[in-house]
Amino acid sequence: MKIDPDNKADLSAQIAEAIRDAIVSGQLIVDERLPSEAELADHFAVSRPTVREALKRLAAQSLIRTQRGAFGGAFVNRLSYPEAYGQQITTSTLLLSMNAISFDTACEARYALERACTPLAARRRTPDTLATMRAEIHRQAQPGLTDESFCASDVAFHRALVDSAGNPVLSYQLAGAVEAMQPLMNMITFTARSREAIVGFHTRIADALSMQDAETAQNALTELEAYTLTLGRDVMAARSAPRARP
Amino acid sequence: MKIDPDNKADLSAQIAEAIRDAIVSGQLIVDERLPSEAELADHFAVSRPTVREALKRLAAQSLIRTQRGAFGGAFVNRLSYPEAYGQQITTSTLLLSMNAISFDTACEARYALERACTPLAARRRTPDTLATMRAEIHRQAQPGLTDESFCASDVAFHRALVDSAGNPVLSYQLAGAVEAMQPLMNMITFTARSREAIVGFHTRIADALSMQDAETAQNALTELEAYTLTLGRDVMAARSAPRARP
DNA sequence: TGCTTTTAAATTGTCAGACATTTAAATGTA
DNA sequence: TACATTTAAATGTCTGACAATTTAAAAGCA
Repeated sequence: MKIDPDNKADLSAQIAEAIRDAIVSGQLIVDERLPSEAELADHFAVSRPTVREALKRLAAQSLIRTQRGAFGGAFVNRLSYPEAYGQQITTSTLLLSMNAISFDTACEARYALERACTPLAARRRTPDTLATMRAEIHRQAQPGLTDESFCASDVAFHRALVDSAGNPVLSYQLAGAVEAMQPLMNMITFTARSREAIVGFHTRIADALSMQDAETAQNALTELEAYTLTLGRDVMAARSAPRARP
Repeated sequence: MKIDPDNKADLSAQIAEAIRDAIVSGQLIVDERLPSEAELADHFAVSRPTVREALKRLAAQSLIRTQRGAFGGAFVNRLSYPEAYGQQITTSTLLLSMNAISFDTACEARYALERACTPLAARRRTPDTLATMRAEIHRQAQPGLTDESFCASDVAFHRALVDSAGNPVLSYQLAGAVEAMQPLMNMITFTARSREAIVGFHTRIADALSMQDAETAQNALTELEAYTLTLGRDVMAARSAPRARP
């Protein structure tokens, strides 16, 4: 069923991989119970702690869930959308924060992906998603809003835009791109003036989607991208040359 | 530095989360060495196996790497693109295989994302990526090719298309969408006739990118999507009603 | 019989201590 | 100096045990 060659490298990793392969290949199906830790230890001829380390690796990827007690054990987990979103966001955030991705590159990717959603969003937008977008726009126009809240609202607006496309796979793929950008966006301290401009773009997008005008929405997104880029560049420039100041 | 409230649930998960938070918040920076397992056990007032389970969880997400020997230990890992690709693909594949995503939905998401890449790809395509695309097209036209090889070549072609955009973040995001579709695409047994049509679409796309004509490439992608959808629907229909056969 | 309570068993979660293995630095030697 | 040897620190693994939890079956009772 699942065997283990006599490699010398990291038994727990090998066991985890063997079980993972059994899951992705369909040998173990959703909600099926794995053998108990003692049985697995016996099967792979290792100790229980080693098996446990392997199981924890799989649990970290949401491939299995464990339940204590009699007739408990480890079960193959149905990967849910929220779990997948979470992993997607964690991975994207780390990738962006650790690899010196330029602001320009991240921006370009994000807006390219969002533009991919607009034709579908224009066709399928519901009163519900439109209301969410309007509500976030209204919030963004409040004068006393903190920078953090403004950014959070910005993310919520763009998520609503993506969700308007009515395709869960697309929403999942975009979650990482939109959420992971937030730390980068937070670096840009929005002045009242730039907030006003952004609210303007958002309004144009919402209006266009409301009228099912994909092209106008796409153009607004493109202009918003250009504007965001200039904001980002200004911040970078001000940071790299903050010489003369009293 | 990193403390642990007196919850009763799964110490190893709590410890993993505490360390993960320290990493994503920047308290622990890339290549920094974590305290030894014994020190961590002491710090969190748990046993070493419990700490080890927590570390294995983090290792499964490529957040840390471990090294044996003196002055070894656990180090904060710089998440590389290949690792991120791998996790992206694993998660996407499981999500698609476990959640009864319709072929239509997956297809729609995939081609929407690919179309998002074409404007950039048309601007930035290099002789190298064009050559890769041509080579895969040539392979796909070989008569003796197995279905598996044809699908693999199809994936390679589309990856080259995505990579042409010259944006690593985009390539990363798309990796999941393209690769995870492969099992679904494999379900469609391509006849010689449909292979010919697909090669035609691919040729049109490559030609258009070569001439930096984004619009034509996008149109070809849209037609390829429509064609793929009809293929998928025919297969589904033939499967759900395979009554009359001698 | 039918319901409630108790008991027992199975399983994961955790601990303690030990040994094996690996690796790099420190030490010794030609 | 250059090379071989020793040593110490750290992870990888094992054994055995106990605690906590959960369910199923057994026991008790009306």
